[in-house]
Amino acid sequence: MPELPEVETVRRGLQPVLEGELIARVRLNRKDLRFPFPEGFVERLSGARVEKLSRRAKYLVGELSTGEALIMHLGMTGRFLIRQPGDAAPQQIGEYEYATGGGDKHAHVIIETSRGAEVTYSDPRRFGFMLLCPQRDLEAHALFRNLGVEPLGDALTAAYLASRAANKKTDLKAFLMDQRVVAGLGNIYVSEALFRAGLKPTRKSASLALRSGAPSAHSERLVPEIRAVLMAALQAGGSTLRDYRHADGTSGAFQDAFMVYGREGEPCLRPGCRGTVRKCVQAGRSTFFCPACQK
DNA sequence: ACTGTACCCTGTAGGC
DNA sequence: TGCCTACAGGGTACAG
Repeated sequence: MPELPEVETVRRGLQPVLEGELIARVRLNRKDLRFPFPEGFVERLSGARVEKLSRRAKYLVGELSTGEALIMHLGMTGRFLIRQPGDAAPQQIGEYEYATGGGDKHAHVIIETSRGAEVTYSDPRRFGFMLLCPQRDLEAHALFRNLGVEPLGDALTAAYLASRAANKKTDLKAFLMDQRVVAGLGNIYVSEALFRAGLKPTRKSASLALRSGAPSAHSERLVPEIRAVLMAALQAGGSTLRDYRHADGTSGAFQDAFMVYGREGEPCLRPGCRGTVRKCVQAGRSTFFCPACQK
């Protein structure tokens, strides 16, 4: 699931457990996820202090006292569980809960801190991964160097979108999904942001480009809606599909606020609109929109 | 250089 | 109940 709000929610859940703490032990239950674990992964983590846990796009980055950075990506189904000393069962802080019964056969990485907290990474589909990279090389890393702007940062402006949209032949959906343009949006929040902005996902992204030297009205409309939907989702603790739970046992709640995502055939929720939410497939992914509100 | 498709992997939902 | 198919929030490799 994890788009920016969910990854950030996970980061906030992990931060108090990992930040400033020593990694005492690491266990791997397999040798790869999407990619093989780095050479000497366990040894390079063991004994390191996690100085800082940050997020860039949909990546979590642990800055280690060894000078290396631990890069983590949740893929589609990655989640973290935390067990504090004395806890009977681990508490989930993010992502899918496939009904795995008692034992979690997808618990691929277990990190134990010197205080005895246990952080487990579980990921049924194994599209997630963990890599190590020297901190000073992070920005130049293949995964990071082409990333676009953070949507909640100052760099996302109507003028920026307009300039990136110029001469593009893709449609709006693909344009906003492209991590090289805006880093952190995914399938759900692109649908939601375009709905809020009243823009049809199949519209050409070039319609955002500069008009007589100024960003188009569409571009001006889109930027605040992208921010608003992400902020609202963060506020709600992210979205939950299936039985997602936070460390404190509460759920992310933003899925209840979806205006279009997953609502094919249901009435449009914009007051006064009599439209019906439609689904189409773009670039192999489902897109939801209201044909009446989105032009 | 760009754009669309196939694919990585497992689990679930829904039709029959 | 089982079997089958389609689909799932990610990103990448490749063909055109």
